[in-house]
Amino acid sequence: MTERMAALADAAIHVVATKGMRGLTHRAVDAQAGVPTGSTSAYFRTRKALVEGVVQRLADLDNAEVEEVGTTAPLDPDRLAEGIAHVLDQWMTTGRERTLARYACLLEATHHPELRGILAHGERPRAQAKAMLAAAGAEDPERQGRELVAFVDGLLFDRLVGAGALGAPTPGTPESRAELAQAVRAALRGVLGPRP
Amino acid sequence: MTERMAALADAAIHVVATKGMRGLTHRAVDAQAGVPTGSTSAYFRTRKALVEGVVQRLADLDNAEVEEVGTTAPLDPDRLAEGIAHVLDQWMTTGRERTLARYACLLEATHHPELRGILAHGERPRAQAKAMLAAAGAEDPERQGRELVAFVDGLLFDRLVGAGALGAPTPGTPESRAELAQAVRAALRGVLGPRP
DNA sequence: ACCGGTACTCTACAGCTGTAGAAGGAGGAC
DNA sequence: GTCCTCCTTCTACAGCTGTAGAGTACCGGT
Repeated sequence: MTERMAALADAAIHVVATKGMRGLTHRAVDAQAGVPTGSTSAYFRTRKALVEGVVQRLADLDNAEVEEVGTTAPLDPDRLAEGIAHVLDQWMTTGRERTLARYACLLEATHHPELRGILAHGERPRAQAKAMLAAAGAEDPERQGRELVAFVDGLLFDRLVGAGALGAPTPGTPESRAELAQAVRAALRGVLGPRP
Repeated sequence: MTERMAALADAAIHVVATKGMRGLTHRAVDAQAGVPTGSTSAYFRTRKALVEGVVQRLADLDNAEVEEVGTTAPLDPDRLAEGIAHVLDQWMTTGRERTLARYACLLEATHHPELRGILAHGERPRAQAKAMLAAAGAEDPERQGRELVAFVDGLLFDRLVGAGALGAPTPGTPESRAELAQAVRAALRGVLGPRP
């Protein structure tokens, strides 16, 4: 993906996050990116291509992020929860648009199977979760990893969408991170099962 | 809401579930409902009204369902998990379209605050969860209720979207319900905390 | 200077979408 | 019967969207 395409895809992600999939049109992306009308249409000839571009870009951004993080493996559940909570908090603040766009794309993939391959949703986090749980001595890391990812995903979604946010501290603050960490600890506790 | 509007709204829900918010147009609903072109446009004059109609209908259907269920309160966590798993399984099979439409609307509500009031997402389940946890002697039912709903919601979303479904049994089968129940037990365990 | 190619921009146009209002028609009051 | 009212259907039309192709500017090679 060329630099220009990436820029357009980024603008498209912003459009999806702020106006929804319905607002995702070639011209809207042009406007958002501040490029002359027709540019997006030239790089992503069809709308399908545009959507795929968005999905691809989301995947690329995620991959870049994962590589950046590396494979530090703190096995202490409490520290682990802190770490996950930190990431969640980022996804709710700085990365809010990306997260919203991702959820929109996931829903879209429901009726456009070809997107699923590109998105490969949650494969990376799921693998990470599995590895962590295996390291922590879980008996069925595969299943438990699925559960953990689902729980954490739900936490994120509910907050983002404003539902679970009522009564919860505003994201980005230390209180928010602390509260998130508490919830993540609960998820871990549940997934790991009654322990010795 | 008149019977005719309800029928149109139901058709609209089907459209949203199968073609996404983007496919929700007056004419598409007409076609789906098998009524002459222009009918939907007459009952929901603007697109905004149409979307609100969908959201309202979703809320109504939920309310009807809740009333039907009543307030049987089985306090045993295992039975509770079974019950929740059963409902989840229904939402993934019979009620799949409604569930998908609901998620689409939740995402939509992100940039259309007026929808939030109608949808009042999760208020009812959250209240139920809170009551159950309180009955089970939880120390902070409010927060724990939020957590439980988020976890369960995540479980549902991940499965629906096909991500967490890889490696999971196909919905509708007893195995699926059993596996769901196991996950829900994990969620309950995590939320309830280390117990005596 | 010329030329070929590449990257970008502009424009046209068919079809779809949102919205309004006119036309039709069933039924009830009188 | 006549009239009025409400429900339903039909039609028009402006604006938007997807898509294609022609036009233009830039750049490296010769």
